[in-house]
Amino acid sequence: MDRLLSNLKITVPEKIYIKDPESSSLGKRIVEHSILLINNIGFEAFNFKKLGTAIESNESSIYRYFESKHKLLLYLSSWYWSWIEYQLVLETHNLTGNEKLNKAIEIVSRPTQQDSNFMHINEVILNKIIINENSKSYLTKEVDQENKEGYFVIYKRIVYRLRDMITALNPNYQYASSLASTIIESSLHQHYLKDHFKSITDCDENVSPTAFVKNLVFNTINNQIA
Amino acid sequence: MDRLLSNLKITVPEKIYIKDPESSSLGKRIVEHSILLINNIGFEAFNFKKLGTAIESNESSIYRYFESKHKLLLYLSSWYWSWIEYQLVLETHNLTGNEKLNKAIEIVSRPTQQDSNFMHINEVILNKIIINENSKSYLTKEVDQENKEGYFVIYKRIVYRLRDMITALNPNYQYASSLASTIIESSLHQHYLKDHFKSITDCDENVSPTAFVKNLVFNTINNQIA
DNA sequence: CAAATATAATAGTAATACTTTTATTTTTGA
DNA sequence: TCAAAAATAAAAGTATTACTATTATATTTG
Repeated sequence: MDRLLSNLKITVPEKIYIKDPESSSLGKRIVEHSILLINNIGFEAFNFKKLGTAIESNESSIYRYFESKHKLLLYLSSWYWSWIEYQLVLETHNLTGNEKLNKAIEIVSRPTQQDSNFMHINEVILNKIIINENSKSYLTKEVDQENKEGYFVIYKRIVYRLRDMITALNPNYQYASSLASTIIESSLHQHYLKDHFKSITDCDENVSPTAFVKNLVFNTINNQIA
Repeated sequence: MDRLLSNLKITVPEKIYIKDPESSSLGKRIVEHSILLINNIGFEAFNFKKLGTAIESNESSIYRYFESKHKLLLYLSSWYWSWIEYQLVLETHNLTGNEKLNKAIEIVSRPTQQDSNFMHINEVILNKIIINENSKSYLTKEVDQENKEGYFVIYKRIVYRLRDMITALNPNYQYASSLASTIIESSLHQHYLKDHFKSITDCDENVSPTAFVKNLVFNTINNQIA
């Protein structure tokens, strides 16, 4: 498994970047430090000038990799979901039924652990960025065009995988896609609430978003009221 | 009821604005046209210069009402949730149990109808803005400070109301707050998906987000697996 | 080692998100 | 009703953003 992982190249839709940041050490530093900087100052205050300073390189060099900070966010989002998808496939392929969906929910909702297979990417911090900034990647006027161009395929594929697990467990449940998309969004949202709006969530140090989502999903699909 | 509604002034936390836009016709025009303009061009492209042109007034005059476009978004969000809360109180006060929660879910998740009691506000378009832009109002670095200043009280109060209805129905259910916040967020999210990501939702012209959320909530709280 | 490629430095641009100043118009209350 | 106060409008200015373009200098590669 470690062998497999180290051979894996997480794939991101090609049109997201101008030059593949994995192809050079500057590219890797751009990605590495963009994660740290966005986490520190937030996506709104983040720009390529500040990132240039952080990596002791020039703004204009970053533009040869990404055409805008929006595209960089799309890259980070796709990378993250691709990494999650890999874990999903790996950790659930030998499971079936309830156990499979149970594990899948864990993977998409658990607090992220550092993965030493990708030296330049801090997955723990990237997960925080996804919690805070992911929805900004699609809540834009350009969403339909960018969706057509395939920028969200990996994210959607994870939802399809969850949907199929739900349907396998209960073929009569009518809202498998909506429930699958809700698993992902509400996991991220509950993590956000526990950090910033404690009074409107039950999640805290003792109660995990995973526990809430599992309870939600299994009660829903196992006990359909006609 | 009409009488009540027309006497009602929707309340927004005072610190959100510099000068109350309800207090002048310019203020009302600012709010009215900000809704139309944000809907047309999106929040990122929206600015006070363009809004000034739209209302045939000056940028600097708008700054006497709102210190930034972010604050204006907070205002629109608070106004919307205050309006929803009013409907919630009015339309559920004589109901109990399942019926009460059922109606409450309808109110927060149904497609918005125009409310003729607020001449200068197009609630149908405002609802679209909430679907597209609401999360940008809190997914910021300033969220904790702004939360302390009370900018999100109305939104949180709606979640409390839903939580209390859930707890009344099933006092043993452990995740009433998380479920309540999920009702709101997933309603908005499913509306967004049906407009932009049809493949990852079951909602469309025939299946409403309301139907999905009702099924989700009642199956969850009525059939708790121990 | 020469050519190609990548990176860095510098400068420039149009737009953004404001602030400030001054002028004009409208409201108000004595 | 008129003078003062308040509101609005116009204009100009500023620092920053989100880039593009140009040129120079390193680095890689065939």
